[in-house]
Amino acid sequence: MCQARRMTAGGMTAYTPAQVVEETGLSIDTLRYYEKSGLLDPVDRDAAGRRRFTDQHLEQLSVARCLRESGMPVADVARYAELVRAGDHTIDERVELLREHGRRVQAQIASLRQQQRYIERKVAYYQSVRRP
Amino acid sequence: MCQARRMTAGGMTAYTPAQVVEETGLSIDTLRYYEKSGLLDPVDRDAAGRRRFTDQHLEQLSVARCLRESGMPVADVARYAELVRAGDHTIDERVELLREHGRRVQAQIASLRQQQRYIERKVAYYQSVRRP
DNA sequence: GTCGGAGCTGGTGTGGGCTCCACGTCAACG
DNA sequence: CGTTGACGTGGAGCCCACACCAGCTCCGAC
Repeated sequence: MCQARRMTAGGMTAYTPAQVVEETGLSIDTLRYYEKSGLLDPVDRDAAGRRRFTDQHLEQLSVARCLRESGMPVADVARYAELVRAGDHTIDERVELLREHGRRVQAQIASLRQQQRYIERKVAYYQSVRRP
Repeated sequence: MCQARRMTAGGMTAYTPAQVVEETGLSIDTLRYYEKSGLLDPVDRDAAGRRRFTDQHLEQLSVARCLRESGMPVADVARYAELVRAGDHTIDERVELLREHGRRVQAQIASLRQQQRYIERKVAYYQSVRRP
């Protein structure tokens, strides 16, 4: 998880929903939801109307998954995706967005650490009063 | 936050809802919700039916807050409180519960760290391609 | 007394992020 | 061909942890 995707060097760059589910671990419903929410570039369909995802999409999903798992709201991930689509002149804004999120993640880590110490102290206390 | 409460040494050990709100930072609705959900020992009422919280309750709320903030579901916190009420013979079970939660917290921290590194890499990348 | 404000109960609403459902279509298999 | 199974769409439902509300009671200050 949270790995930069190795791009497929060769040819076949279209994936069925099932393949994407397999690859990303996201459910198909989530995939559709993400598409509708603008986390993905438009996904085009084959003759029968079925989605054909590209390597691009997999990359976007990998970013999205990382941001989501670290607690960024879907709307913000969508905003980020939108910035990417908008072109290079949004790079500063993207950096700002990521940095701010990074700060929140940092704070969350710090908070969790404190909570963990508290838990450890509690456990230690119980150990000390445990009947022999 | 996440601090073991200093017990009031002296006498007055009854708190109004407002005082508890003040002390814990929880909303009164949350307080009621926690009471109903069994995170607290029964709270008794004064003649007029108003809650009188004790130091006990404040202590429980401090634990509850820590567990909640580190992501433990309300139901599990209630389970823990129930074990405490059940007496000393549940200490092993409490330790087990806390340890397991501790492991989850640990995992969450690790995951967040990875995500943060990912974000940092992304930022660094953007820095490197920024137009001069 | 009367008024403001804190509390009470019981019930309903909210928001985010999925998740499930009904129903329809199409391609492929045997 | 018929059936199966993957997908499609639109919309409803769900879960959690509160937040909010109506309508009432009580206490203390003025």
